[in-house]
Amino acid sequence: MSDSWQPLAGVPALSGEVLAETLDGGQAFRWHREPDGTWSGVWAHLVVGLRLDADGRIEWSAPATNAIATASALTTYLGVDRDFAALTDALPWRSDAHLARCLAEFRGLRILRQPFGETLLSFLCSATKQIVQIKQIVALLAERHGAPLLPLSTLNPLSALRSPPSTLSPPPSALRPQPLALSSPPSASLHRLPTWPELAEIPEPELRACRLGFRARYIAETARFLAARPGWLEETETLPYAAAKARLCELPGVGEKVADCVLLFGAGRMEAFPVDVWILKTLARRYGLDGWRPAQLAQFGRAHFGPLAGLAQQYLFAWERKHR
DNA sequence: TGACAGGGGGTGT
DNA sequence: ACACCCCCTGTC
Repeated sequence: MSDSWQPLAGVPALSGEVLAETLDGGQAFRWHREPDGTWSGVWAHLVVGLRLDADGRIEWSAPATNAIATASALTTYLGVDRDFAALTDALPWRSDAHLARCLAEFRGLRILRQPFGETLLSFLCSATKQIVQIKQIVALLAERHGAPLLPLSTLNPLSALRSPPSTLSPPPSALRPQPLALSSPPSASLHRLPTWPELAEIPEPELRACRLGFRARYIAETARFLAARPGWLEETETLPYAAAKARLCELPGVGEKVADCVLLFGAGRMEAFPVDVWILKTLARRYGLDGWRPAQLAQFGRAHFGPLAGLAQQYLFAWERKHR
């Protein structure tokens, strides 16, 4: 059983910065950069390593037991079947100088296609939280309440992917028995995120203990809502954008912004145009839309950027974060 | 080193 | 508009 790296055909070359922005720029919260620069990530029941070769092409690795399933799942996850170069070319960059600048700076940026339910869970955790904090919450949820993914075997080929992150983090303090807990101890196994049926069984205080704060109630209530309606989530994923968004907004803790994130990053709906504080700043500063309300900005986004507004949004978002 | 404010990628009332 | 809950971060 060897942990071999394989080229991923079908994705154009990209820079390390753009790969980082794609995996760890606010779409997904379970990617971790190893000291050697490779990325390890978990979604559904899969653990995957990603890195770039000298030409900027993606290479991947996975435990031999999962290799075949991973190859297929990775195609979906990274949208390998979607021609992002053509999609970005269809955006109105010819008449929008700022968009043109964003596209050029983050060439190769992709929208992920994550599992729908996991995306919903992730973004229910996200309200007024920064990426670092969201990643911590999600890690705790998985560690404490998600099914283990891999045997504890020390021969596990991915053990190298999980080496403790570098020396930047201070040693645990005796006064804080649970510092950050971002890196799992060497003997721990990886866990998947709890499913919605599993979440429905978790008492709210235990959710709160995962640093969720007031978001714990949203998750508990959403879990109960979904448990009472089998098939509701799966059906929602198949509905047209507007109908799917309206349904998601019925869930406690899901407003327009979260619904749009779930549809964009968890269902491939490029019409979705999440308006968060970064987009608010960008549209105010670069597009002169100071004082507009989020709902108005979302309307502007769809009108100005068209049916792929969500893709444009991700470029604007990346640019604003970098140049804040 | 260790406290102490400030504010955070929203939602609901 | 403001509370919600709590933790990361910068600062002294």
